[in-house]
Amino acid sequence: MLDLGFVRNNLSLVREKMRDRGAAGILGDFDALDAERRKLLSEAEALKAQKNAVSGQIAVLKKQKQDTSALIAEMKEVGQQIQQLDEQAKAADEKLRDLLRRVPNIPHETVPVGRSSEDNKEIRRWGEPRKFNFEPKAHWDLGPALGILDFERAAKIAGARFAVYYGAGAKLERALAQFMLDLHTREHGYTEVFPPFMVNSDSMFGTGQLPKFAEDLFKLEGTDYWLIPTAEVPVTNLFRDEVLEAEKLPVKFCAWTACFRSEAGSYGKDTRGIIRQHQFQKVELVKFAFPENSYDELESLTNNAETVLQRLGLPYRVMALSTGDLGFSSAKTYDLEAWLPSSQEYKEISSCSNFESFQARRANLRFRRGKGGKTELLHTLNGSGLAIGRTWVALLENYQQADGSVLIPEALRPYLDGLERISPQE
RNA sequence: GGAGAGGUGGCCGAGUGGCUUAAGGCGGCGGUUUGCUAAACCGUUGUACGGGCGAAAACCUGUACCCAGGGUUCAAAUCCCUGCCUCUCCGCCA
Repeated sequence: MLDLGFVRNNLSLVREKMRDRGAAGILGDFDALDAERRKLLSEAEALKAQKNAVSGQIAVLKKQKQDTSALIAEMKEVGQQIQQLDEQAKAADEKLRDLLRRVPNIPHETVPVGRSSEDNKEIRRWGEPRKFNFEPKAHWDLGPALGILDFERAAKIAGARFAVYYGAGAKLERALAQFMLDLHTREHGYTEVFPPFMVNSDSMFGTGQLPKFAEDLFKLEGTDYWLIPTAEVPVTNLFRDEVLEAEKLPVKFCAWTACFRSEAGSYGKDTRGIIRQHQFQKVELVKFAFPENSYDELESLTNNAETVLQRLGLPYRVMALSTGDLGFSSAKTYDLEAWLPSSQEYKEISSCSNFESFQARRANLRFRRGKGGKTELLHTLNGSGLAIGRTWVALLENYQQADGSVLIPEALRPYLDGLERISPQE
């Protein structure tokens, strides 16, 4: 959420930034709403001040055994006026707030201006896509052929966009999670967190999923519980309504969780394989940072995620998302895209964002510099480090051999009891 | 699921309708004293949204905030209703 005062004082700038995002009309009649709200507030507060003063007089007069019936009658009337004004003010305030809650973040000045993912800018590449002397298969062929991946039974017990893993496939999923967690906690200074996979509506609001994107989420019927679409939600909300001491910053968490997404609106997209599932696992990196260096933190967070791909020997590129492709809460985002030989393309495997104070304002995440200093809003950042399902896919496809087996990169072998190759299983 | 006890400022903790603009303490900040530190003493203290005020800061001023949302009243931390959360015991359970 943007700051009300900032929007009021920089309205034309904000409108321009929203145009860049492809959300030109989002601010609607902000000025009129804002003016009305302030007018009603002032009127109501003036009457309340009068009422408070007279109520105090009544208390004094009663003590002196004087007649107060005229004053009480008068205040009764004022009370009714206040009630009316309060209702109108509340309605105006709700309208304005509702508007503000649906306005996305302002893109950072370094974000390439563009309409869509077509306009994303490549920042750098790492690794050479391997040359195959045979036709590389897609993971949805490799996995079932190896006996480690099963779509039919997943559809039976759950439905479309689910998968079941067996044997070395299941173990690979687990090994990847552990490998990533170890890397980030041992070498990158993150603290491991294991949060709930369900959260309440307040948390979903805090990170920006609600109120706008409820249809992308799974909700548990008859409750206020939502399945998390990413660990970003529970972890960023850990410090909701808290004030952190500056010495503790930056706070760096990494969390391995399942993630659940309804994928409404992505019908027909990535329908084969495990690229787009209702349930997948992810190791997420989350930072709470000082405002003045949050962009340095974004660079290092992105590097931390890249290290996973480098250790696994998976070629990738880093893309800066354009204004038109940026997520709702993000001011700047780098996507990491891993090379997939079967489709001869780079595919998103991580998304690293700086939200500046956008989430912090919604979730009331603050810090204090030194003792007795003013509280300030934190900057929040997060990025996948990495999406495990998609890493699983990239490994299978990039390390497949002519005979259908899959080599395991060195870095991962300790997590698979030394396994060097996945061969067809019973 | 049943029974009970609770939720008050950064923290502890008083407060059962009106001199409570929330007592007192701790902590923080500023000061006095002091060779330095500590102690003692004095002062001070939160958030949000308005107005003064057509840059910001500071300042002055108003309103709201005692878990949340409603209600009673001229007046609510205090009375009533609903919900949420925490704790204890019982039941069930991994």
